[in-house]
Amino acid sequence: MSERRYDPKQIEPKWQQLWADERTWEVSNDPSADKTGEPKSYVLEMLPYPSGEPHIGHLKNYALGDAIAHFHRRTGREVLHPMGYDAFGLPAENHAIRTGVHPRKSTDESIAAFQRAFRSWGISIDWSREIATHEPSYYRWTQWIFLQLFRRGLAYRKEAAVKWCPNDATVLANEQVIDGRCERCGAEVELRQLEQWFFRITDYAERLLDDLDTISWPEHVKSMQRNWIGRSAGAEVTFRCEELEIDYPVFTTRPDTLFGATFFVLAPEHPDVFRLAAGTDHEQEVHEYVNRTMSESVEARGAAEKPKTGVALGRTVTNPVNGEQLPMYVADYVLMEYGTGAVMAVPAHDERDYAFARAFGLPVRRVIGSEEDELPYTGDGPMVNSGEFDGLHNREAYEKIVAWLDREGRGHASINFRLRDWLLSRQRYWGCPIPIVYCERCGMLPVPEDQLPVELPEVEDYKPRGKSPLAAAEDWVRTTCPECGGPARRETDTMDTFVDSSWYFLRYCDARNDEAAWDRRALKRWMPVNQYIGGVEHAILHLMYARFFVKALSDLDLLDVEEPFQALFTQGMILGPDGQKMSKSAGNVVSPTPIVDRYGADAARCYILFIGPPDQDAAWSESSLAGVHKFLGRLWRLGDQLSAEPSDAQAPADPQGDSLTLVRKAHWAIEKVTGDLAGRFAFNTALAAIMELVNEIYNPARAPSPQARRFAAATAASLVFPFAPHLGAEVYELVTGKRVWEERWPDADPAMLQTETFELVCQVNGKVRDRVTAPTGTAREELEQLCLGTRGVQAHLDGRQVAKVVVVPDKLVNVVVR
RNA sequence: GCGGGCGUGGCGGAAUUGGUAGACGCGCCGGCUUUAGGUGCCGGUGGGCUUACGCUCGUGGGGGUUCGAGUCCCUCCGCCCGCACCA
Repeated sequence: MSERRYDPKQIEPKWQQLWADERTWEVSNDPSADKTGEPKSYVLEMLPYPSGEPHIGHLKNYALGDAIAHFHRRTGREVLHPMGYDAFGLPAENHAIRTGVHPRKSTDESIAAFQRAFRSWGISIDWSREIATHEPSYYRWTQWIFLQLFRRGLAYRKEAAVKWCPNDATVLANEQVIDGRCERCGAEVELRQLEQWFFRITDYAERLLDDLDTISWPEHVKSMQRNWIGRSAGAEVTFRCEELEIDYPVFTTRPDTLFGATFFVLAPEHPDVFRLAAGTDHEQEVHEYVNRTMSESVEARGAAEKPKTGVALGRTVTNPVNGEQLPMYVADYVLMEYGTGAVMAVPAHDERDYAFARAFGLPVRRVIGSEEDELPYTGDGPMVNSGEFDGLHNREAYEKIVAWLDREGRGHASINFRLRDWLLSRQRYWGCPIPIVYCERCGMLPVPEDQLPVELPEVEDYKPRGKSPLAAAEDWVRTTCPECGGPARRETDTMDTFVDSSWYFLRYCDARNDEAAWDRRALKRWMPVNQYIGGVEHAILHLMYARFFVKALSDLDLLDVEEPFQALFTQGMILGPDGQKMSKSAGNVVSPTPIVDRYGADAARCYILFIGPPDQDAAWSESSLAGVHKFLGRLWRLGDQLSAEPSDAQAPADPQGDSLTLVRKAHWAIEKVTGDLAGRFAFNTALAAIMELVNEIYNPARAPSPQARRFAAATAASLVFPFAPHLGAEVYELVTGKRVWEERWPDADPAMLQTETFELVCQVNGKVRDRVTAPTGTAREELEQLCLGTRGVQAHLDGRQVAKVVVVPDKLVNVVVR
């Protein structure tokens, strides 16, 4: 019972302390610190939102990033690997409303829990750059960036129909509304006409779309972003209401169907609806319809199979191509926020228009021919009922009609985007104040930069009451005009927390700068992020906003990159042991703390990486974790056995027999792990290779020399270090007396990857019939003879005629018989 | 409906370029060590047939290309994710 055992509790705190004391993972902004000539590397995991204790998903995220960071360091790169906290946000504020505890207090407590966890997990963080977005030293610069965008007209205020969450009592960005419900609380979202702050992200739609081609992101994330940006090519065509002398431009992707337009529809929110209906027989009906629509929830209105409703306006517009008078309608299937809020309806060639025409008995006129008679028909074909364009293919007519519209001044080619401007103001307390003041005399003014930060005031009541809780801080709201010195009032809305997280990766580059948001040279050194890692739930919101910020800041000549995240990796979720998403209500939550306590951080980290491809979801399994722990214990015992006389653990000069086999296995593992880390995120197979190496060291059938064993054990420790840093450091030190993180990543010796012999696979008609050992590099003819001579092959030739022999050198021979 | 992805043992998964399907781990079976073991170690483990040598089937179904297909092509089925009245 005296044999010593692998005890992470002994090992892990020791190394954590050493790395903290020596500030091992700090890096300098001075490029001359780069000694190897390798390019820098910026490895970043999405910053956590500090709420309660870290969960198992955090462990996965940071274990992944840490493995990459360590690998990059060991291959000679200077690696920036920082950490911070996305500290503003609704959960802390809602908690404050419930309990009266200041959100700063609960947030800071959670941050402390995250700090303890990161340290106990042994994540290699440059702590000198730690930030939290709720600290004035950070949000001062969030406000500064807001002002830069404001000056350029990229932040603006306007009244619009906006999404309002009645539960959180705040407006939401379009991106925060999921299926008509609030992303945070699930309440049905309402539309309200309010004046709000926006960022002009739509100015960047084209670039946000095009530049997706320049970055290494998962295809599904790019596709989600493309979808969200929603670019459509078409034409803008002007229809005129002669009675009121108003022009109504519409956007259409099918100008070729213009002759088929039989009516015209406005969105209920269209500002002209009441004016058009005024004085007609339909006035009353229109008012009722619009009011009813507006009171409907966003979800109900957007329901997929909803029957078409609408009301005639009693007016007409003129079709520019043929002068026909088209009746005008108001209908809720037309959306104010897309295009111009008005559409020309071509029921013969559009499913929605067709449904509406059927419901209202409107004419349907085919203008594109097709083989079947069925309408609506949305495909291509020859033009009919289209005057001078009859007979042309519709694609050709498309161009000709657009050209005609252009000449006549009735329209032009146009591109439309689904993307809306980013609504950034929130009527909530726990966020970054918007640095704007309103003066009765001078109007809306930015807070002068030397007065930043505008600090968040203390309030007694966090509860939102339809306006920001900040409005209650009267002393804070009342201020003086920076222009005239007269009385002025502060903006009381705060910013969406996505603003805070849209630039934090820039701040890490120069986190302690008190003079500026950053020194441009620091950004030049570190940006862009080489590898970004996080959950796919941020595929649209955060990742789109951050891209927009970087592009806007680049246009303001404040930085030198066009894209923040060169490569992105989206990790899968860890599911509960039942294969379901972890949740308190399901009672299947696995907390990392007791796991780390029982098995150690190294085992927990390795298990999460070993469980399967990291981009896939995986169910938690404690017995598999125990298996990984056993593997680490075996490796540790090797170190323990070999620790009597630590030495260089050089590979033996000329190994033979079992020693050669083991040394080769070590080189094979180096090659495998290096490839898995460098070329792809194949941590599971990398760990499997290290397990194979350790199994080979223990193989009872072989007797390698002590030197070969020592070399193999040191190699295993070196390779396992990115995944299990404490154990890797411990075993490497036991065997060699050296610090593994100061050692260059091992190189596989190509000579050792070759073997003198190989197992020749002998096939007949593609089926394996025998195997035989042959010297590597044997000539094709000899291999053929060797194969034909085997018993298994002979048995299956059975006198039949050999039609062909396929030889793959050093691999297999396939004999084709008839 | 549109877009992205997936389907391999009892389970998680491996097979990177078309070349030995099932690496590695869990679980299970057997053995050794131990006073004892929820420990450690060793061996076995896709299905069927066979005393054995072996044979045969096998990567969601069907078809195709190829000397050879988990991998490529066509088609069908099932599942997951995102968007969805976007004119």
